[in-house]
Amino acid sequence: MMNLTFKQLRYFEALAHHAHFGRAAAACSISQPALSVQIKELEQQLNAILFERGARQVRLTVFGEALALRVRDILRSVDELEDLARASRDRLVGRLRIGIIPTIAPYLLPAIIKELSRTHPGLDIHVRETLTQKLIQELTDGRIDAAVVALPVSEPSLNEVQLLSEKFVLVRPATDAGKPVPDRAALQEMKLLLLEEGHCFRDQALSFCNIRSAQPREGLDASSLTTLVQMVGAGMGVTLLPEMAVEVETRSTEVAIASFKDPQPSRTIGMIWRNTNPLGRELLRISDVVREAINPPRSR
Amino acid sequence: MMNLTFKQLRYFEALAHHAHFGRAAAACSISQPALSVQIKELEQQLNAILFERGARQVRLTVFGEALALRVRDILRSVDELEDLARASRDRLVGRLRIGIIPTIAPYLLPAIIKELSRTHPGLDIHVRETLTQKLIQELTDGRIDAAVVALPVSEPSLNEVQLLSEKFVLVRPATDAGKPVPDRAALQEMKLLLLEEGHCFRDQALSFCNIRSAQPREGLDASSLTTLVQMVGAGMGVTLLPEMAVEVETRSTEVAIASFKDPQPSRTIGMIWRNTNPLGRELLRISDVVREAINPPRSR
DNA sequence: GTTCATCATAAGAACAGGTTATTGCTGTCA
DNA sequence: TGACAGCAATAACCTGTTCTTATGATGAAC
Repeated sequence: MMNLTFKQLRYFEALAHHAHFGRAAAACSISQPALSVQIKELEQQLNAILFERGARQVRLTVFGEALALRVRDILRSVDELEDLARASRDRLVGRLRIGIIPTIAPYLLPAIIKELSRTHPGLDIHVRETLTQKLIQELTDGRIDAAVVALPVSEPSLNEVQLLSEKFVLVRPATDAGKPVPDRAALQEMKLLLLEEGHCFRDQALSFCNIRSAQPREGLDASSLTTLVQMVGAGMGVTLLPEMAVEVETRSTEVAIASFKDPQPSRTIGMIWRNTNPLGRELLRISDVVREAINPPRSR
Repeated sequence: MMNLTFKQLRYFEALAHHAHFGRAAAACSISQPALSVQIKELEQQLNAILFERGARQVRLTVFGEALALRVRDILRSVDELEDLARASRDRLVGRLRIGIIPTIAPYLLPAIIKELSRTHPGLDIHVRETLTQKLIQELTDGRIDAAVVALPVSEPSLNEVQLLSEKFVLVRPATDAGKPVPDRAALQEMKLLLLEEGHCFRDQALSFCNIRSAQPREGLDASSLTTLVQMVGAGMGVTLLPEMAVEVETRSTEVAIASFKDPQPSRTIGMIWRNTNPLGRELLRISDVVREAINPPRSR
């Protein structure tokens, strides 16, 4: 036994409307016998007579009338599917779940969200802030759509685009302001305060100092850059800070900022997403918006 | 360009549910390639990607999710169509529009409706009371489904079944109670009060008296049997009354009832409907119910 | 590197659904 | 009343869709 078909319902609707096989068939752009057969088929499927064929007129039966009401709704719903597809084809709509690491989030997120809301109104933006490794896991699991992290990630299943590069600066107690800037070797001798395990920024800082991450260190790891700066201000040591964080984190704390001499430490921030994600093009545009948001226009 | 298909939506729903082409295909009892092709087809129709094909998992896109919700509703609505058909297959449901002539309605309608309500609960009964000719017109126009009239109607497009036969009795002023019952010839000499033009009962009475309807008569026609009896009670003449009306109409009026000698006048009441009406079987059952309602069981 | 899992593609087979031609019925009109 | 006209059902045939099985491609796991 075959199943109901949209065609049958559309033909049925036409016949209910025209009450005439020939005209209904014409309205459906098919021949009259084709319509007859399909209506008959539909009646057999439903095991009910839908039309009363009089000598000179075709009339809906009581059941046919009841059916016509529902069929109309169904067909309209189907039409709406196509409308829905057409509407969401052009612009990205619906939900965008974006992940971002903690050493970026506080400084870039406001600008990103502001700009995305402007360029993609109606987009439902969800933000997840956690460590790179977790973000990658959530990305591959499909729990988020994209993430802003430090590159490179080097996951073959993930697409990555660069957003910006930024230097790291040295943060030391305000009393050290005048002293010469240490080089990488000198830095190894100083008390370097770092984020706890898992933050990529920790690894980048260690890497700059030529210190292997596995090397045991005393338990002075902080859980945020804010804490790090506070610790420096308290004279507990020195630390590195990405440039974007400087303004926010040193605003109310007495510390001294110094740029390194070449080779300057730095990190590259980028956006990543599953390369299987069919919204790739949209995400690329999203990344452009984000880049625009965080790289202030040159005119200023 | 082809149109959307129910199959595609069902396949889509299955794949959205299983998130696995092979298992979804099995659930649909088709091969995996068939499912792949249909999903691809659906995506082309909607010009949107519905699933993100990862290496090890299939996942709905944002749009796919939005679609899945609507598709589910649509498919459930379609399933309900079949339920609806199945439910209305057995018993007559919905609306029954029944016509009945004025010389029957007051006497039989209460019993008919009572019995129909008992045997066909949930049936929405509409009643139309008017002359036979109008009923026939409305029947062929599809404005009513069946009618209770005096037979024969002799419309080839209408089905008719008998319900009962009943005699006509003579109604004359109470003062005439003892007088001999006139025969047809004597009746012609009396002042015979009749219903107005159009009532079949008028024609039947005239026919009994061998008077041609076209014959001019003074303007004493009444519009209801009640009025006729009142006129007889007032001494304006005599009239005929179908048996079923006797009890109701003479209850509070001083008139004398007399049966005719053979050949007694009578009429046959029947039910008629379009013979193209697919509910013919149901209507036959309805007629049985009606017959049962108006012919009191023999046991009493 | 090999194997496994999984989806896409290809080619042939089966079938649904279309067409035109024809039949059959009914009501209309001369 | 008999020929005709209108209309739906049926028949015969044809075509395009949509299955099936077989095979290819690709990424993940061992």
